[in-house]
Amino acid sequence: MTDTLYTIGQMCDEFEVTPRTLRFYEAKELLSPIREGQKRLFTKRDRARLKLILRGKRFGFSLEEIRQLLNLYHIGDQQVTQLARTHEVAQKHLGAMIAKRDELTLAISDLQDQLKWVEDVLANRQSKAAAE
Amino acid sequence: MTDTLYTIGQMCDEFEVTPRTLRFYEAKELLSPIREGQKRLFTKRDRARLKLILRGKRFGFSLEEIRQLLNLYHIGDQQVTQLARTHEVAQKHLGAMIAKRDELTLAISDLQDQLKWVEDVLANRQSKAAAE
DNA sequence: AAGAAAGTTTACGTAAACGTCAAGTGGTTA
DNA sequence: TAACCACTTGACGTTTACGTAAACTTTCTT
Repeated sequence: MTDTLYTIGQMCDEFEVTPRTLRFYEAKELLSPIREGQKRLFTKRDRARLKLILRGKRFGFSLEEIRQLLNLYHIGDQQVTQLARTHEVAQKHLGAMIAKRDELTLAISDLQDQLKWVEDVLANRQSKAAAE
Repeated sequence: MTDTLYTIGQMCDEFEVTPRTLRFYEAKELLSPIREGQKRLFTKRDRARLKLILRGKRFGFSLEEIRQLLNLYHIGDQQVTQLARTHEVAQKHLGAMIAKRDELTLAISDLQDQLKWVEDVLANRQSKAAAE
């Protein structure tokens, strides 16, 4: 086990977030850095979780939704009696993400069509201008 | 041209939003329903835009980002001199969306792996229980 | 004509996700 | 030891995206 620990400043530099953000996530129980006296020290686990948090945010999930998802990635913590519930939540999220990707694919096609349109108009303007 | 018009109530039923939401979007200049006296009447154009707004929201875009994107879909309004700029903005957004989809695909794989793990644990518990 | 239904503006309230001071602690470098 | 970091805990401020309540007009229904 590499037990490298990170200060709040190092974390901020790496992940491009502010200290306020990390403390906020801790208050919301998304992260749980250990303490050395007053200071927070972030572990490998915190870093993995933060990656997932930021990823989740980019997809429009709320912090509360993310908090539930996070448990999936640290099953060691869970009681076996809650695994079934965890599994259910996971599948729901998976479905949502797949749906989201499909819709995103569609949106991309739409936008590409629009782009073609714009390019055609621009091309026509060019050839017209050349003809004069 | 089908010039079907819709009241605010009809729009709300169809798109599952509240009147407040539609008025808010109008205030933010995302929609521009015409008026019959006091009342708003929503056109085909508004409906198309609303679809795009709601889609954008699902992907975590802010209303302000969406407002910029929306112009891409109503090029008729634009001046030709601004088309090039529009084209540039469009490509930027397209790139972002494609990146987002790729990352989402990756996130889906990750989650699927985790699910397998959970399923394995659950299966083991079953076989163990059966053995006793 | 009376009331219910649907729509309107105005205005204040709210939850989420932080930003921004203020005031203090703990090491360390000049 | 003085000053300077990096870090800490409050506590209040801010933006986004609406919710909600009040007071009113217009339209439909009975």
